[in-house]
Amino acid sequence: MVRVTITQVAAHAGVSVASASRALNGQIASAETIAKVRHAAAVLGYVADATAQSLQRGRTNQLAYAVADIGNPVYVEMMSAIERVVSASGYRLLLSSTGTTSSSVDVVRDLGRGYVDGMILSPLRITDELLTALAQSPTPVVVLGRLPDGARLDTVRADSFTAMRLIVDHLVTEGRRDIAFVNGPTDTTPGAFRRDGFAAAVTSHPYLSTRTVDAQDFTIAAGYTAVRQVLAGDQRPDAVVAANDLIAIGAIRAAEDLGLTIPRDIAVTGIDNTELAGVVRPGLTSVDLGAEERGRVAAELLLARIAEPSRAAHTVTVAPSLVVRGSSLVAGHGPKRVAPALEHGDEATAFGTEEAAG
Amino acid sequence: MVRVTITQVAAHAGVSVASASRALNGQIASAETIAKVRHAAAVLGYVADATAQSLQRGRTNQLAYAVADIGNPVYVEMMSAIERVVSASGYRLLLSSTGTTSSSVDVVRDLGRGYVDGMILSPLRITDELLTALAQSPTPVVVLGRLPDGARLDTVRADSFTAMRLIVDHLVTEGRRDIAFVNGPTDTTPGAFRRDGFAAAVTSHPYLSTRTVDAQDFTIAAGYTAVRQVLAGDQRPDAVVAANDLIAIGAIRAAEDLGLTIPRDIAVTGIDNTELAGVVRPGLTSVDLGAEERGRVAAELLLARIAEPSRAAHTVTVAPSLVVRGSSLVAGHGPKRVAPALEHGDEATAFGTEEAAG
DNA sequence: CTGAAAGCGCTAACAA
DNA sequence: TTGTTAGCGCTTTCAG
Repeated sequence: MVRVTITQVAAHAGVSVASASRALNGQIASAETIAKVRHAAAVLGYVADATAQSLQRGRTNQLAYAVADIGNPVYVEMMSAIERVVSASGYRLLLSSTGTTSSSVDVVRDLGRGYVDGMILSPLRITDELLTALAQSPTPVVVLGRLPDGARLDTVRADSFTAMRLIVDHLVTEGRRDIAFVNGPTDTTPGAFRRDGFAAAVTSHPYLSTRTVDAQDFTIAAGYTAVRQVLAGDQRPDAVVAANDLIAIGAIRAAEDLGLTIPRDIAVTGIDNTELAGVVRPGLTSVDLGAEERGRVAAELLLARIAEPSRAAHTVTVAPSLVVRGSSLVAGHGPKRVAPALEHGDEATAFGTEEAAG
Repeated sequence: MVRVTITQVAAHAGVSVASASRALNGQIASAETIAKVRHAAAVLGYVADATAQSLQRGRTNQLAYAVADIGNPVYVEMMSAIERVVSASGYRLLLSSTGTTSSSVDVVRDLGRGYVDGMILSPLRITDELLTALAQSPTPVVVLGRLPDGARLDTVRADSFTAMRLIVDHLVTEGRRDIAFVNGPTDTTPGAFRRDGFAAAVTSHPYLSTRTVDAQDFTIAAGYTAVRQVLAGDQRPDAVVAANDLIAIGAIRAAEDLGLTIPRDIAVTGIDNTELAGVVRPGLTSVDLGAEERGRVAAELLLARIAEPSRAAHTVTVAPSLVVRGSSLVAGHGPKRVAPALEHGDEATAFGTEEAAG
């Protein structure tokens, strides 16, 4: 299995390399040349070298998805959606983990090496340093998450404010009056926005009693610990609003271990509507932030920017939807979904908002 | 942000491109040259172009992981492990989905394009066509799964026979005597080996009553459907052995919907010991096939082969371990793990077997 | 329509 | 130690 080059194909076909290249790429060439070259290529088992093509054409046909914590089901869901769009467009997908060795900033800086034509970045924290790196990046980057106003970048974001409002309103409707909000770290983008979203949602219900605890991170274990702490207090809340499904599952465990029954003694809600939400018992009421859709849209924005580098920066906000399951109900209604209508995995949903700027 | 090349760095530093290259790559060069070149590179913001380096050096520093169904937690777990090893060795990881557009065979054939230095392949079905493509591949491939004897390829595999034996023995110990085996499609590699493994495991217990159903695929929905069918029969089994955790969760749902209590009326077991197993109630007894370890070992084998292409083909078998949770117990013991000792996520486990051949 | 030649950006001989 | 030169394999002017 020795590497066969276009030079050998050309020689075998009795034409120049230029003709061979043209014939192979569907450029202008006589029928006879095409036939000879095709034949030679087939006989020799020729396949064009991707690296050489990349160098010559100035593009790699590769895109990257950079995320801190692959392993979190939400990011996997996004990645699947991205992969689908990307491979359908003839690109290969590269996975860059930003968690361990390198930070988001490093990853963005490394883009200068030109190993991909574009990147989708899901940063945990958005720092000034990162924004600078993004602004200077020679390769287009689409950011999943909320950027400061004025950042001229393609962005796809969830709507944490609406999400929190949906949850709080629902709990109020179900008669809950004392809500503990278990957030993740507030120095992360999701943590910060869920904190603010919760605060905003609560203002509509001044009679509510609320408190907030920050879990160490967005995991089951951290959720468990945080909720044990909350439930150890004097006054037990009648609802726990968790910042994501993993924390929520930790909350369910903690409540169970204290002999509480969900939802009778305490309601629990999550965010992300991952597969886990449908698997635990009682089913976990959760807000679907449209991970699949966000991934798909991000990939589409990236492809559009590559096709037209000078186009205006777009920001797409994906509308959340509440999926009600047993963990938050008083009596045993079945699961239902609250506005806007959106089935999990549904492909045909409209964008919440799209604004072009810059 | 215009692309700056080594030529410009050399000019700025007042040396030749060769000297610039040597200085940048830690080759032999005078201290003064190094200083000048480093300075020039810093001033101009130079970063070497990855594609040009690849073309020249003849390697891409990229490895690929090809899998049909990313989204299945097991493959995500493997991918994380692979990513860790790969990025620690300075390689980038590419994700090739073989499910939708292209088959495993296409993916392997495409390796001829030279866009990666090696690949880890997790094929759902191993066909002669695939074996041929693998044998002819110019780039090394490590296969996750069981290959026919005589295939001179690096392989990492789980031990389905031991896995099934652990489960069946456990259920027998717990007093179960009528076992329904709910497999996935038997024309897939896992399906075929789990079928054979179950058959073998059962022979040690001739007094057992058993039956087998094949679910449509390895999903919760398919498991649910298959188990509804099983439980509709005249004689209800006292245990369901599912071919993976997803099918097992479908089984739990089906049993619950028929008003059965797990494990009192019926025991349920899974395979893979995914995160889901610890999250459902009752906890799902499951065999850990060492996904994390298999991924890690596969990556290590690949790196070893790239370093030494002519070395003998290795086959590593990872030992399974049974993780007992509530879904299979008669009385309420806590969770426990049966031989060999292996904690979920444990990094420091020995290989079950390693044989070198070829 | 075809071939010769240049060159993508880089590294590695080879001489000097 | 350094610079000159030759490619890596391919695509693309530019003459013919």
